[in-house]
Amino acid sequence: MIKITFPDSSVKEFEKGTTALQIAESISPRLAQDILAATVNGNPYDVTRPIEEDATIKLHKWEDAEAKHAFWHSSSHLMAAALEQLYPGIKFGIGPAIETGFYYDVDLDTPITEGDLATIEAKMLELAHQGQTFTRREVSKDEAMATYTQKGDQYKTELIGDLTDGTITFYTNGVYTDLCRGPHLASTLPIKAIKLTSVAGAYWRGNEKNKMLTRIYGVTFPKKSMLDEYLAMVEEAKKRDHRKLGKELELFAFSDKVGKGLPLWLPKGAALRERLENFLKNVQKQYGYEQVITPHIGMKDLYVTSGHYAKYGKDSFQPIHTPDEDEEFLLKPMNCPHHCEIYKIKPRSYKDLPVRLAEFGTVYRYEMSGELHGLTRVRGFTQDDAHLFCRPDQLKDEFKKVIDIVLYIFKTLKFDNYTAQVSLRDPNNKEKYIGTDANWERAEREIIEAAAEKGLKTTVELGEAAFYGPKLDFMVRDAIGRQWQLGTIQVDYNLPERFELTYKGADDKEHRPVMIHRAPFGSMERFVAVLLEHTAGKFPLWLTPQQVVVMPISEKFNEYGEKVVSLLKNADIRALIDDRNEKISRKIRDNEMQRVPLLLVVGEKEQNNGTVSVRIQGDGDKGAMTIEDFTKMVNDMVAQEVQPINQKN
RNA sequence: GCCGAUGUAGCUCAGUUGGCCAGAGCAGCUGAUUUGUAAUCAGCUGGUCGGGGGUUCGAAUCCCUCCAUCGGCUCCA
Repeated sequence: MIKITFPDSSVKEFEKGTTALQIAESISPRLAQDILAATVNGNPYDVTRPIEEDATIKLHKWEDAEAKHAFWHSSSHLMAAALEQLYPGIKFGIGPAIETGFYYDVDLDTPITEGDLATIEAKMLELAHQGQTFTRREVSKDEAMATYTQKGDQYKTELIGDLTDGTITFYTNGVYTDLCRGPHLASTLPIKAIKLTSVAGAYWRGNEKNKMLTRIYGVTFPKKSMLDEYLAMVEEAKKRDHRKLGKELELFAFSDKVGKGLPLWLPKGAALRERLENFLKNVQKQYGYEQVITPHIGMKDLYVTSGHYAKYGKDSFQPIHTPDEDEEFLLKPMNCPHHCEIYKIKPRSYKDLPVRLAEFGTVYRYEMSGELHGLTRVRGFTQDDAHLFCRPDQLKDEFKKVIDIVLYIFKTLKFDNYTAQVSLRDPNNKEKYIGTDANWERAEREIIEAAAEKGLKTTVELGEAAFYGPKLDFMVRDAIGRQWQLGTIQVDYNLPERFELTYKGADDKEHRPVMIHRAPFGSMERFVAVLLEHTAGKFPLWLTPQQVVVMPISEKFNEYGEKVVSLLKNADIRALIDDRNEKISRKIRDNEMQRVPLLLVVGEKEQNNGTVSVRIQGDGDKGAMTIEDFTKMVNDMVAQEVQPINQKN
């Protein structure tokens, strides 16, 4: 007999060799039907695999990530089984479960296109209905290797070759056998709804130099209704895609003639962006930042000095040459070197530090064409950049103040779903980075401490650091779940070295300052994109390009409407009149769709009483109030949205 | 850059297996209407069907090529 401990700490005895499924069965047969995965002693474990010794166990239903993982991983094997039948000779790369769904990378001579997906889905459903069981078999490395060598499968043999010792397992469903760590579902029966979502190319093992395989993405569910729900959700998310909203709301555009990846900010978008910039400038002023302005180009040598040219020269636009002297300039790919030169403009004392130089600096980077994406990945963009030059003893404190600014921005804009990521260097690949070990270790430690002291929950990623220093990034997800980096704070011991930046210490000796690069928004482009998706275009009142539209009932009341608009403008409220010769219901519809937050209806009643009838976007008629009361209401709403930053420290 | 897909009016989209001067709704313009809380009516304008080349008696439709966009991969100072 073996002792099984459950999550509620209760313990039961079972025959040796009992499976998780049998345990579930013993509790209730109904429960057993819902159990898709198990965790035994903290490790994922097949529900049909005998348990041989005392263990703790967790049984997972669909709601648990572990269950979804087993479900989707099994689905990828199911797809592989279907593919093998439909395309004899097909070779398989890897086929994991992902956050939502699964994929499999395959290699075959005839290309699979999206038109083929329905056929594969049908085959998968057919196989799923057969209730193929997943059977696990432990094999030796030699046997595993022999199996795939015989098939002439270079992909699986390569994978096996890389496996270190330990147990190698094969899983078989139907006639399909795959090298796999598991665990899997008991059978394919629970897979009731299947949707293959897309085909894409993917390099074998993620390396650009390798062959490109065909990646087939899919998602499966235990119920048809869940699939429908999921697809509806995806459709809904597409409606808040910033590219769609940006076009509808006339915020930004692209032009083939200007060039791909080079956004054109339209009047409304520019107004929105300007407001965001002013908001941040105002905060930065309170934190002792000084605004600077630097040119859009710089001598190539500037970037050779900074080390950027060696590292990213190939990702910059080709140098610009002057016609006579043949001097070489680069379109500015980052602002830091310019700011270093500003620091050097005069001798600095330890009493002057930190020097905080801020600039909304537009930079240009050559991104490969396939990487461009709306406003989130562009070739020309404006960073809300600043460089803090500080004494080593000030570093941590300055770092924490930057975290305060980032968190203040996120709070004001109600970004609550961000994650914070500490990016450190890859300890196995130190030669990829410049700077000394001692500096790296100190910077990494101070970032981690600062984040912890600010109460941030962070994930740590090795190998994600910039080449000159570790960083703390704030990430958010877009409408369809893709993750983007917004705010970034980076420590840099290296540029001060390369530019030979110094300050005179109290000891009358020259010392090296430390630099912090930081951009709380990341870039204006990306931030506006994410803000658009976050708000579905319903910007907060303080930001929105058009706060109020006054809509006269008929042309007879246009004059009164104009009067209302001018009174509101005097009170610093962004108001326009909609004096088109249209019915009021039409004006309401159009302005609601343009996401104008406050709509004012004015007609005979209002004109006689000196009032306006208020509608709040998406929330209908709020009744009449005097213009003074309305003005106060708007100002109160804005004040509520933008609370002053709380400066401690 | 790589794999796959897409490209028809300012926008959203129809255009059967190649066949009459390429269509609709919205937007725009003109006129009528003077309106009370999510689309008033009528008329008109607008497209070398992404660009170029080819096949054909004939191409939006088939082929080649370039460009842009979309989904991924890779990359992201």
